Amino acid sequence: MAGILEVATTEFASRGLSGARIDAIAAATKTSKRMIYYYFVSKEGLYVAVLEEAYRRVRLVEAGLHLEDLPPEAALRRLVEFTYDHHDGNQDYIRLVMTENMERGQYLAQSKTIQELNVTAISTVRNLYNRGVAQGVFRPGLDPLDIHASISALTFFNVSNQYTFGMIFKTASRTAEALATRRQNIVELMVRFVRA
Amino acid sequence: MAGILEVATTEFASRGLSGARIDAIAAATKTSKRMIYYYFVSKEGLYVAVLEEAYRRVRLVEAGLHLEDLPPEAALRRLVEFTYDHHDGNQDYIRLVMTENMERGQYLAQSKTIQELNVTAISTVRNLYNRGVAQGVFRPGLDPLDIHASISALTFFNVSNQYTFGMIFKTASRTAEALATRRQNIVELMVRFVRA
DNA sequence: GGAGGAATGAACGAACCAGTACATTTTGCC
DNA sequence: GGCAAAATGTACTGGTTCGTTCATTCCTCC
Repeated sequence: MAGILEVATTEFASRGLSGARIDAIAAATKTSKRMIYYYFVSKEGLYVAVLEEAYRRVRLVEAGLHLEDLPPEAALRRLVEFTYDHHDGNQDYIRLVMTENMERGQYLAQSKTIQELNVTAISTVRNLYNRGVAQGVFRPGLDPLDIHASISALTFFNVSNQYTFGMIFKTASRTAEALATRRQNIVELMVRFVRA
Repeated sequence: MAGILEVATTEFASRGLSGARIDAIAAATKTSKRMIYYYFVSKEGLYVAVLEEAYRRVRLVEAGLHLEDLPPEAALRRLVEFTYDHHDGNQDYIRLVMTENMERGQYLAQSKTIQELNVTAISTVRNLYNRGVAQGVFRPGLDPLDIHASISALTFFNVSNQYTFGMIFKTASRTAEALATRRQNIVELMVRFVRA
């Protein structure tokens, strides 16, 4: 059953909800199509399970960061770098989120467990930001949600839109150097935004 | 034939490439399915035509900006605000770009005409940035492509990920006030990034 | 060891959907 | 008016795809 989820994650991430094929998932698993319906009832049921599992994994990894031990600016840098690297290294997750946005979030809305996850992400930013303001290194008056949105936007887009954006320069895009520069610039963008 | 493209744009933007139905497009048009194949050969052919038309429209609107007349920082603000508003007001375009990224850019790659468009977008940024550096108001050493990427990322994500992101705060997201604040913050983010 | 539920295999059904065959009409042009 | 090319209508086809049917095997607990 864990095997089904793994294969289904790849398939849904690769082809989206309507593009994914249950037969293709069944063929790539040790079990059969019959089993998929036995455990997950429908294609949509399997999709929701995949989505939930993907979000759960993200939370797990996020929990491993210990930003409280770092001074505010270093913590912010660390958070942005971490988010950048995570998205870059988990393109299936990015594509699942893209898929769900194409579906207008209707399946995420059905899932109660997922909605808490984003809330913890924002409290991480809030703690960090409040500490910075208290120490006088960050300017006050900003909304942590907005900071979170900017970090997400910059790091997410970098992966999600790589194909259409990469058309600008066919070559030299997505090389190790280009990505490292991009990463540094995103960090700089965020630091300069909050700095007092 | 223009009618077909218009209807097809809505359908592909709404449901993606594999989710879109030729029969649905035909039903919403004054013409028939027979005509769609007569003019566009295949579902993919129609999709490429829709994509090309969408990109063409963006270029047309972009050309209407006259940033040369403004001082660099004001021009940057104007460009960011414009991009923000444009994306916000053309969600079909955003969803088509999302769709094409889910398709890994394979259809965009086939189209010669489209690839030039992004290049002009970047030269707009380059001119603006170079002027700012020359006048000493922008710091040197930045890559215009990177600035363009950041503007795109922040404004694109704001629309593309509205559903999954909106889950954080079910209410009060996407209100006129929230969006205006977000817009202002994105401008501020970019200005602070390039400022000397 | 046996009873009852969980798990599984193989084949099938019915709807759906991209694309076509064939025949017909309309248009532009001399 | 007549001819060729462009445009169109109707009905169909062949393959795909989600989901099911029916029967069988495995596991667990008493």
